[in-house]
Amino acid sequence: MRDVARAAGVSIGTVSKALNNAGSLKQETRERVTEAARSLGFRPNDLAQALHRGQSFTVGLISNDSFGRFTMPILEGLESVLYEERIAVFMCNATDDPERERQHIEQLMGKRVDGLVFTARRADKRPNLGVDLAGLPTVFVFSQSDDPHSFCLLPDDEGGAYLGAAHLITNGRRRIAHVTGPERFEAVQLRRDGCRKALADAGVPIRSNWFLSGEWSESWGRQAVDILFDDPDDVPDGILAGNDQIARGILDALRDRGIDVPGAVGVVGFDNWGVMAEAARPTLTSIDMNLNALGQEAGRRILAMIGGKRFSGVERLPCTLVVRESCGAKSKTTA
Amino acid sequence: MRDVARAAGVSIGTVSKALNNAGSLKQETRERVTEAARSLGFRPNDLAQALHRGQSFTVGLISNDSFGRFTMPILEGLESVLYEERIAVFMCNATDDPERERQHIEQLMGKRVDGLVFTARRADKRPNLGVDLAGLPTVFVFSQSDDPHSFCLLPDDEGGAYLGAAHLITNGRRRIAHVTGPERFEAVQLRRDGCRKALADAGVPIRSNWFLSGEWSESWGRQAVDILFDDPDDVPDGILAGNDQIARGILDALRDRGIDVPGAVGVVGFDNWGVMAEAARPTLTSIDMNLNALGQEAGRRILAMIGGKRFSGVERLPCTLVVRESCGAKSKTTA
DNA sequence: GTGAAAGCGCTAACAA
DNA sequence: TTGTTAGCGCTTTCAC
Repeated sequence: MRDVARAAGVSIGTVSKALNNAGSLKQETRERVTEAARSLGFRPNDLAQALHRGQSFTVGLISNDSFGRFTMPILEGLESVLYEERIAVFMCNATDDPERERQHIEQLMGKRVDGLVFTARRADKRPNLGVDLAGLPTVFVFSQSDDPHSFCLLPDDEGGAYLGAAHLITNGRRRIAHVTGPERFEAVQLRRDGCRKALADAGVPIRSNWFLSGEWSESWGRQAVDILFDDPDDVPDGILAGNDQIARGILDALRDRGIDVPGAVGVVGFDNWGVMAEAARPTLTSIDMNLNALGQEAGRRILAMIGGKRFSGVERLPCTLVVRESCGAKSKTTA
Repeated sequence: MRDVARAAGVSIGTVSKALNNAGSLKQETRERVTEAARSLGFRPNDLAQALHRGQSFTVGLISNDSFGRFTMPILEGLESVLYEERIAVFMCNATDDPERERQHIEQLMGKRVDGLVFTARRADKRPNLGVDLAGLPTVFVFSQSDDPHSFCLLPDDEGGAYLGAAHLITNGRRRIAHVTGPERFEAVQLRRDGCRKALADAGVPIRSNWFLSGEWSESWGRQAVDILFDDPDDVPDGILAGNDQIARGILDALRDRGIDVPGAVGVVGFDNWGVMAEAARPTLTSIDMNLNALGQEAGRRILAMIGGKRFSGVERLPCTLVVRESCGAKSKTTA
């Protein structure tokens, strides 16, 4: 900066004003300074600026998902929104270790981040680590905190499952099963509730023995088919899966049994995981949690919080139905 | 810091020394300061420190993979290594847009990152954007630069494919096919070379019409089986797939045809993509590119470069064979 | 063994 | 309209 001032023949304060489009300066001076800066390849030092202004233009993202499949779209959405405001994102992997998480938070606070975003493998409660965040803007995405004062952004699992079940019903299915993941996940419970509700609202009978809970795997999906289709006289004609892997397993097992999809049975997945859904035979209709949008919203909220706003409680963003072939409906996307 | 100095009844310089275990201080003073800092919840400001020292303890990672499946393990490895040295990682998504990439670099340089890591969807050449990195430590992981002076870290695709083909041969296969992705990928060519070499080294005949190039998809894998098994009197007994999706497609198609795997045909995949390989029937033996290790190595190199070392050229890290059921061998992992 | 002070690069308030 | 200057919070050299 000193060099630029010298080259442009002005004071150092003037350079600052010129480069920040601040204060009042003669147009000619402004240009002269800008030109000098450019030709010297001058790049202002954000650290110094941050030190002075007390704002670092950085945000930390702490994940315990080891940066998995769910974290990525969230990060992507978050980054894209923050980038527009010239804020950069620190990525930290806490690998489910509370101590490591604490250290990461310490490190980020040392770096004077303007905000903190927490995310996780699954949207389950996360114990409050005794770190004093000192009023630092914080949002939990796809993740929840113990602390009722904190702000959590989640997909509307219940609504998503409702959409999926309703889609099955719309396409003429009346004997609907639900094959999902481990009971301990809140998402499992919410999705089941959504499914039940859709059936109830449509006057479709609910068969409790067709609501199966297992693992988030293809192999569980296959097993579930063995259970559901054990008695050939009493089989479902529509299945809502708890995720796309389960759905894929279901599809494969039905295929093995020579059961036509979507002819005899309609299947809907959850997650809308591209590679999985597109490669399935038939291609899989699925519920999209819109994680990218969730990440974007997290970004907007953090920005608002940095601007002084406060949020708390849990907010849920809508899921979307992505129609492919496994239900026999015309292909489209609906909310 | 001023507050700590006051509380401990010492000068501000003494606080700095005490907290950094630097200089020579009476043990008692050191403790008194440390205690005061703790009780005041004092956290040193890294920005000020960085400003003074000219080192920010940050590194930028620029991806054009939209943070996809390959970026994640790399990021994970990188972050874990850098974290040990108290260096935090900025994540930037360039989404294949050179202009955006340039802006990200500008932003990161403004933040005075100590190093830059580039990564990409696939290990293909990346044009040099005309940004002057001013000698900033830079490494390309799973990605290459035009500039011969730059340093690139890649998986040994050729060696990996060699491993896979050799494994087929070891397990008694002599009629080996290779089904891979689009010709334009360097990885496709390297893997094919590796496959060829393994066959040649073992004196196994190479059937050019069994070397098939298509897409990186399950559906292409299925199609390829239709081609390879068209003439029932002349079919392969071992297939090396270019990636796990293709392998999965192959497995499904063979299953549909009632061809036993690994009995009649052995299949080896590439990528060792957990969800894909584990869910396959039979589970898929695959080549692992060890991307996490690649990320770790990138971290170590960046650290060395920050320490003054220079590297250039292309280095390739070995792939690993992960044995599951699709080849009929006992389960194990070998380099 | 400890304190004082200069300075990292920048901004903002105040003078000129 | 422009220059001067006092810090932002820290490290480090040099006195004491």
